[in-house]
Amino acid sequence: MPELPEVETTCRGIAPLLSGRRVTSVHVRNPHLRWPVPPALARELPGQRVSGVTRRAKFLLVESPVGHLILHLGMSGSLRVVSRDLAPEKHDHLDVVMDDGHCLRLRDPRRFGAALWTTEDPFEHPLLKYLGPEPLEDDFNAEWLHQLSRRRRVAVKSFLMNSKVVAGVGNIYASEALFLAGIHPGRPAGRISVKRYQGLVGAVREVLEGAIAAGGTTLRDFVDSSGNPGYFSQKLRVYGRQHEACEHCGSAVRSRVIGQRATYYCPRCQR
DNA sequence: AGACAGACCTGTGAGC
DNA sequence: TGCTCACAGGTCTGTC
Repeated sequence: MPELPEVETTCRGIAPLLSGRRVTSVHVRNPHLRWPVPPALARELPGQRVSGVTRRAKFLLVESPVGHLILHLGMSGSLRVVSRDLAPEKHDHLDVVMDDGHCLRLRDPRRFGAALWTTEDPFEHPLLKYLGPEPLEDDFNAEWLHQLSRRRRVAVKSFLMNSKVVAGVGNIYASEALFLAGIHPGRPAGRISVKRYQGLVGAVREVLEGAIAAGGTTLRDFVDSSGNPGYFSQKLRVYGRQHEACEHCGSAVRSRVIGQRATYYCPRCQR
């Protein structure tokens, strides 16, 4: 379930529980994630003290003095901090055990996620190096989108989901932001004005910040081993609501496949 | 260069 | 109850 807001929520949830802790061991039960979990992770991370946890796009970076653990939750991943003695379940592939008796546990049924290890600058890693701006930072703006989209005929929704354009806008929030901005998801990216891109930038921020705020409400349950990792009561306006009435005009929300992904929009409000 | 389709893998729910 | 099928929140890779 992880889109950017959930990854951010996860980051905020685990960061205070990991920071300052020393890693005592790493257990890889199943190394067959999107890429093989490198053996160096279990060799080199133990003994190190975690200096922080940060997010870039949908990647989480667990920082240590000698290297960075790069985590991605894929389509079905989740992270929890639990007692090291809690028995792992079927899809619990990785434990990072800490010196306070807890461990960071990665669960990922579909195994589209990743756990990698780098001793270089993590932002130079091929997975991070070519990412576009963070959607909540200032360098994500209308001028950037407008300039980058000229002469491009790809649907604006696909454009928005391209990680080189902006990092971490996933399928749900692409639909939601385009609805808020009143832009039809199939419109060619190169045929949208700066002014409309200004609206889109604001809409992307609004939906992401709203979802992060909603996610924050479950943070207190984060270490609860029975608790869900925190995906919540976020109200979606069009996603998953085909045939329902648009909240603005009452028209039936439509769904259509764009760029191989389910897309939801109001045919009247979005042009 | 840009735009697509295909790939990875498992779980879930609908329909029969 | 159990089978088959379509579909699912991501993103890299290969091909045209």
